[in-house]
Amino acid sequence: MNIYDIAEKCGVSIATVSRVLNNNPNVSAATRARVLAVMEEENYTPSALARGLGTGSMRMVGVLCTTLCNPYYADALAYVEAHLRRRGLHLLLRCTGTDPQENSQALQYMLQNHVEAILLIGAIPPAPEEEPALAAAARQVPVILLDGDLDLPGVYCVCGDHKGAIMELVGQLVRRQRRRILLLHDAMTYSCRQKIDGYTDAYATYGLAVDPQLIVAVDSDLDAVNTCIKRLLVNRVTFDAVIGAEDMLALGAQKALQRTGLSMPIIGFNNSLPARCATPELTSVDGDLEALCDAGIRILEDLLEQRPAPAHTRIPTQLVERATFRNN
Amino acid sequence: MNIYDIAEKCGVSIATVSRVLNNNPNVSAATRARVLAVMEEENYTPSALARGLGTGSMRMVGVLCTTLCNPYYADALAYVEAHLRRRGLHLLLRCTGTDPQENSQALQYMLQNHVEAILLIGAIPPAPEEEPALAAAARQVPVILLDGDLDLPGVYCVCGDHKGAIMELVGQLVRRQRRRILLLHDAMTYSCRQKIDGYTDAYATYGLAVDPQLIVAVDSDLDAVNTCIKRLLVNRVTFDAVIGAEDMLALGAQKALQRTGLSMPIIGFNNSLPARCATPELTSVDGDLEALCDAGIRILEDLLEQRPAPAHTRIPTQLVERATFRNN
DNA sequence: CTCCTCTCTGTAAGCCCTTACAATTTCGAG
DNA sequence: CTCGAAATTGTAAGGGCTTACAGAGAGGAG
Repeated sequence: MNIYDIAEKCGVSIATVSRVLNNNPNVSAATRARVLAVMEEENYTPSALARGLGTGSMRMVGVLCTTLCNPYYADALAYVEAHLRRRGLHLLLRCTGTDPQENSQALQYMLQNHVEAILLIGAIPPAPEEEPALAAAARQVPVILLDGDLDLPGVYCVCGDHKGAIMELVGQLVRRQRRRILLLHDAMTYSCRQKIDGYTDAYATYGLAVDPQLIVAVDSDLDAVNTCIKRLLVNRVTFDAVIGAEDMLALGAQKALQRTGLSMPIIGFNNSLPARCATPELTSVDGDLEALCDAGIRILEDLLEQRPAPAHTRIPTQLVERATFRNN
Repeated sequence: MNIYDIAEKCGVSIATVSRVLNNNPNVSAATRARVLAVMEEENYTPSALARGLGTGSMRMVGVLCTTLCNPYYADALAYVEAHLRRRGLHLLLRCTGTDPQENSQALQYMLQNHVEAILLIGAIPPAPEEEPALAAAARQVPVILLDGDLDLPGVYCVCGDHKGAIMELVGQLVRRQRRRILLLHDAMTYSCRQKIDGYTDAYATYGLAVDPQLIVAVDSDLDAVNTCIKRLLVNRVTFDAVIGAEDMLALGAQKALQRTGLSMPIIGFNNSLPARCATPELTSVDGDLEALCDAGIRILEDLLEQRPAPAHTRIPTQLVERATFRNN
């Protein structure tokens, strides 16, 4: 059932049917009604492909997400999706994980599908291999990076100020005489890399030496963290505070330390639901996901309307102090 | 830059270029190399639209997700996405929330885009308004419903045995002399409806009357649950155990009860991360998300290959007993 | 009654590929 | 050297829609 069939059944030309389809006013009310009736009756579904080919636009946005298993990103996707939907834009989704090749492929795929723009949620740290692909994509459509930062023309970045947050945090802990702060991270996203930078910078600021044993990569999994903490303790690696680059890491540490009877300040990132569910409740740095997404969406809108947009937007973070902050 | 340009630059016909594009063996090695070189050089991106129009297939699956804010569904989406990607299928995403009209629109949209199949994650309870749309969609492409159950020809359902789980659970509690079990639910998904059914059926089985005051709809939000529990206590509604249709509901109850000093068995559903983060750790019914998704994917594969598939699949659940189960 | 304008409709040329079929070239066997 | 099969390439007809442009009909002004 295509536009020709409908046209024939109505005794009009395909142009008229097309006009009805597109709410073009140059159709008499009578004709429009007749065409609509036939469409209804025949259960006609116009092909978005053919329309896209004709107009050159699929009204679609490509979203590349690092991983949906991180609820922070899942929430970002949900937020973005809701906005796009209201805006009449559709969403082509692809998760990329940590494989840079996968990333380039995904970009390629999005371009092949005539997306209006590409949104990256939580990028891998700028892997040199994929920058060309990203730059190439940016030359064709607006590219927006949420929770990452990159210096590429045409790539618009929105990122929480994780580095500032962790510097401030380390400062507070140092002032409370914490000198050996354990930093757990999962070595995946750009923002994670930024946290490590902030940590080392802060140590430098206070004239302290960073003990590399205190910067530990571990999976965001309670058991993995537990094992990791135990190993540290067995190896006599001492620490007097813990920062988790993700709440889940901090929570894992909290559990592990509870078992050993140790108590110290524990701080996570993202202010996720589990942080509030823990007992004692976990202190966490809130990245203001909504502000982050809103900024990204705003940029998207601006670029789609050919308006200028800032290449780098920094979203302030906020420390949500809860019970685990004052631990001794 | 289209296939004609490439053909011209290579001094071959578009058919040859197309053959190269499709890895058709009927191209001499020399020609293939030349064409590939030009493509590379020109940074040529074939239009997936035009290819789709030509072949009648976009190699795309439509996924309608009730909400991504429920991490359970986000995980399901992640799992499904990974599989589809490996399989070379692309993913058109749309969240539908609770609005049935939105649901029909989304189905319509998927069909317009020539998806190979439609996957619904966590359906609204069978709203009469949307059944026709679903049935119509099912007539055109395979429709698979994850975490829901429906009796419509062409709709293949995979659902956890939530009803059985809650019946068993209520049974255990009743045997431990719990007669007033509070059931918190968020009144959204099919599986939630099923839990309510299981609850009332179990009560009937044990010859107990259900107190409607004990079946409470509340948002999956810690504060909302807290308010809700407090209101119940103020109104002297007594209960001696709590089941949350989602972990978050159970956790909210746990927090609220901890503040009042009350202690009783608390059980959630989904065995999510927050359940393990809580102290004491929350007992939860594990829906075996992986098995659920695997079954759905299996059915998808079968239907795409024209093989028969079961219309209804029931995934067994498992109670993961943790500290909150034995509370008194 | 004529002419012009405005409204409505139709024609046909894209959009960018795929693919059946025809045509050409190549090669080895006889 | 000739011929047929095999390998390679080209031609052209879709696929389902949009849209610029042309054409027809209706209605009003003069």
